[in-house]
Amino acid sequence: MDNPMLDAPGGQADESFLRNCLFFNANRLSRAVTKLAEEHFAQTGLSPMYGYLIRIVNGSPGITQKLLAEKLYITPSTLTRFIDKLETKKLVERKVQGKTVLVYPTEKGLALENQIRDASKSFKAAYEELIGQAAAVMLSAEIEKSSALLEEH
Amino acid sequence: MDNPMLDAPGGQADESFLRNCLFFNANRLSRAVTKLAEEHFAQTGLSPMYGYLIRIVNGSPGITQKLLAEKLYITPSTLTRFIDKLETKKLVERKVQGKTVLVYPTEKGLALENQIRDASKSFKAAYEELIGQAAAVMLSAEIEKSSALLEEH
DNA sequence: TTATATTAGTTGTACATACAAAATATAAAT
DNA sequence: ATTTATATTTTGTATGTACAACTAATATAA
Repeated sequence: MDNPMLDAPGGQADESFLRNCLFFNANRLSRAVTKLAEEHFAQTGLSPMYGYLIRIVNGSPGITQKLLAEKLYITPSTLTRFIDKLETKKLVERKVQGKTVLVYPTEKGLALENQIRDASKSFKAAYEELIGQAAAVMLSAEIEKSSALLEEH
Repeated sequence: MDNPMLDAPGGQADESFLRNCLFFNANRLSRAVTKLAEEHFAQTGLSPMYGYLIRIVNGSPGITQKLLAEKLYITPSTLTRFIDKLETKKLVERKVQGKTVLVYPTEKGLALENQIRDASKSFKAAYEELIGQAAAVMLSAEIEKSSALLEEH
């Protein structure tokens, strides 16, 4: 009747609580995958999140900030900061319309589209190579499903 | 032979590149699960990461910072900041030994252990309720496996 | 045994992100 | 038509996290 909560001899403590914890694993994955993505997006001069933001704006000219924040699952205040930066770099453009803000592509932003797609592709190829294509597809799908469930409180 | 890259009528753009992207999903999950974890850890006065850190230190008194950072999959510089904060709150204690630093529990840190465990348990119960126990176990395991693969470059 | 390399930790700086409160604009209710 | 409520965005502030450069200590090599 041994108690796994007590340290084993030699200072080996039981740390299964870490390996079994979704908080811990989710953040670990997020750091690992973000690092890889940043390497592949480096050529675009953008971090991956900004790349995806531009792609959405290019594909939905005039989208509101509210909708953008929802699509990206970030808060409106975070999105404001992102758009600030991209506007400074002339990669997107704001048009205020009453109480909402519409976001439009710019020449420069549209011109980056292909580079961003290439970065996405090589990033995807890289992680599929590392963890296997089937595992990658499954993992994304499972994560998406669970995220949706967690978000409804 | 329609091209999914073009906007559909009505301004509906194809955004499958987001849903299929592991970067995007991993970060979405991380935000959702961190938020839930923070709610459950609020009673301890700590964020979840600090809670786990204290648990490790309590269970492995005198552990080096290097090893702690490895166990948590964070960089040494980040760990330095964490230990700084916990030391200020008298929840752990540093002892310099040559070029390494050993981290020890304190009375106050040990006294928090049960509260931290309770928070972990209720957090775990909460996410298992939301996404299902089997799914949760599977997800953690798959994420751990993939993280390990991504970390080896 | 002095010079050089390696290792552990810290510090400066930067970025992503959130929350709460404020600002602004529209919509609803009296 | 004025007041009140609601919705969108912004701003102030705080936290987690990383990288690069630095410091200090040990280990290796000459």
